[in-house]
Amino acid sequence: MEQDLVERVRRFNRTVTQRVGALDDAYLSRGRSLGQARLLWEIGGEGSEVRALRSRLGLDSGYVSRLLRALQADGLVEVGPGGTDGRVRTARLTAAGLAERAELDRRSDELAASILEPLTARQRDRMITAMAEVERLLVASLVRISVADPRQPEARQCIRAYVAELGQRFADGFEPARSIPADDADLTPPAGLLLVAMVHEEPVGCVALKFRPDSRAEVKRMWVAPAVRGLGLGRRLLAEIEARAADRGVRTLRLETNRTLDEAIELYRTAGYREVPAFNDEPYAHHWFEKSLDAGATPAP
Amino acid sequence: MEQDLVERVRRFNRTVTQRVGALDDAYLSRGRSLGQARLLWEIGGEGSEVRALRSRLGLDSGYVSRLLRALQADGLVEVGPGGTDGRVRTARLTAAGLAERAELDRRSDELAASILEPLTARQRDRMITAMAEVERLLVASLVRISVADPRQPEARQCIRAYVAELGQRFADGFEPARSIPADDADLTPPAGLLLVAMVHEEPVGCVALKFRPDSRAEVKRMWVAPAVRGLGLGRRLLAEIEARAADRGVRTLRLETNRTLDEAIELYRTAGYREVPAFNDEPYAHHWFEKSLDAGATPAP
DNA sequence: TCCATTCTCTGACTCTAGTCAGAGAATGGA
DNA sequence: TCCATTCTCTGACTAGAGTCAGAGAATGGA
Repeated sequence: MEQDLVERVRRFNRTVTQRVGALDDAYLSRGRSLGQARLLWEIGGEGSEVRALRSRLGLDSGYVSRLLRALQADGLVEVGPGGTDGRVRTARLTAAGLAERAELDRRSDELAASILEPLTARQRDRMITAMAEVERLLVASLVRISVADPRQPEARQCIRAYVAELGQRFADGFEPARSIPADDADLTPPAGLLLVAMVHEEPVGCVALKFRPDSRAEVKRMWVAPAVRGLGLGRRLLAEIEARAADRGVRTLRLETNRTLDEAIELYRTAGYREVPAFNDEPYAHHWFEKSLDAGATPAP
Repeated sequence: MEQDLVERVRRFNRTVTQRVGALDDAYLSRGRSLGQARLLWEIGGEGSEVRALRSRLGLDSGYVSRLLRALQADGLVEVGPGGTDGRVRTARLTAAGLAERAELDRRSDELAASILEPLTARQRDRMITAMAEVERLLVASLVRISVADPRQPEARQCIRAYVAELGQRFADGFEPARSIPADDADLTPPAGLLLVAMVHEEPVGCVALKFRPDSRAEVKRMWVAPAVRGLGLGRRLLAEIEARAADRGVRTLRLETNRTLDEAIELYRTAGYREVPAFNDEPYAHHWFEKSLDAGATPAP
């Protein structure tokens, strides 16, 4: 990586943390500790289970308990029995707690506004545009792709979103039962492989491989969350799964797709897949593609 | 301010602090506390006076002393007598300290690179461009303009930079002694007024006013640091000084300028100044401008 | 019904990041 | 020469942010 790019990023980090650090301190400036403020925020308007708070904030159970006790003493929070499970307790904001939270929100807004306030209208527009760009690309750089068990909740979430989207986009809906199946076992090694892309703790994309005899495999379940489209994630997933396939000795990749999925079709074409005659009778497919991994294979990123 | 803009800024802040916060933790990940690491960094390759460290980091003297003791115990720092003043002590990095500092630097580089690494070349370019834009505009929004005493060091620094720049740009140099004088007294109330623009602790621009009889005043010493040009700071300084002039009952502003100062001339024209015949015999001036503050005056920002 | 597990809470710690007061040496202007 | 000031350092203290171990209640599968 060129040093001047790195230098640029470090300068950006310095300036931004200085400016945005001041924003974070806003949470403090209320005689309340940062821990308490974060918890107050995280409980939210609806209340929240204590264990959920613990896992969302990544805090020790003893610590959370103590923070809740402090907020309770200030009359901002009530901790009571939750739902059906008698062990789980639920924290809820009192009226005073809600007011306090709204105040934190207001201050946060105010300080965000104070960044824009000294700028002219044109500068504001440019700032917002540039911020959105940085944020999108940061998200792109935060994506981590890894092998997942199709039974994991994140994997389930992806597959569900994938099916839902096909249902919306296909002219006459999508009924998984009518399609050639790719069930959990098919996507679990050694029969197949599922990759899930995560950003923060959210699954944002997936792709699967189903190994066939004869050094062949089929690409299935290519999906990218709407929020992160246009960031090249589809291409990264495809490159990653191709690399994994090559590692497993696969020499030919095949896939079929529906005519409504323009971005996917474009992706396959530009990634070196060529259209071939139908090699199966998938009822939802209109195009069949194939790519040889022997020569000119996309190297792993 | 529209709520969606504010929302945008807050989202940006969240994403960036999450990502960049991880960068800051890199300083920690060495079994050294953040305070120690910051100090190690601040001492620098050349060594530094303890009192300078204290003021640059804004820390309590006792605290700095203790941090230095800890670094000394680890063999990273030596604290010894400084220069002529026997009270002042100077901290210097040992070989081990320099190595440690280089390691922090390397890690910081590495983590900055890790942001760019997952991106394609085109995405990197866009990221760098957007980061530079956000940073520039953040700097613009950090600028604070206030009245300064011309004897203050920040004011001196501005005036010196102003004179130096004229010396470079004017065809045959600039000798303040030959110019119509505007000394400290002229720029101090009630005779005049000096505004200095600061960002962080750095002076980045100035403008002055010299009151005349007859509800008139002259604008002098308009200067903007090269690093922050193109951010509209000149216009802000001008608007601010006009507002101050109006408050003091000034009805007509006048100024003269040199033909090499294109941006300034353009600024004056677009800010409503119209060229008038020479009203003084300033040897370095080629253009004389005037603006009435009675009607259509630029409102204070 | 039993027993391992889960969830919450308390008590006893630790580490970091400070603040505050004051002592002692050096300095500099009256 | 004196005395207020400056600079550094030490001791004593505080608050925040957490960690760790274990107790007690509730749960759920064998």
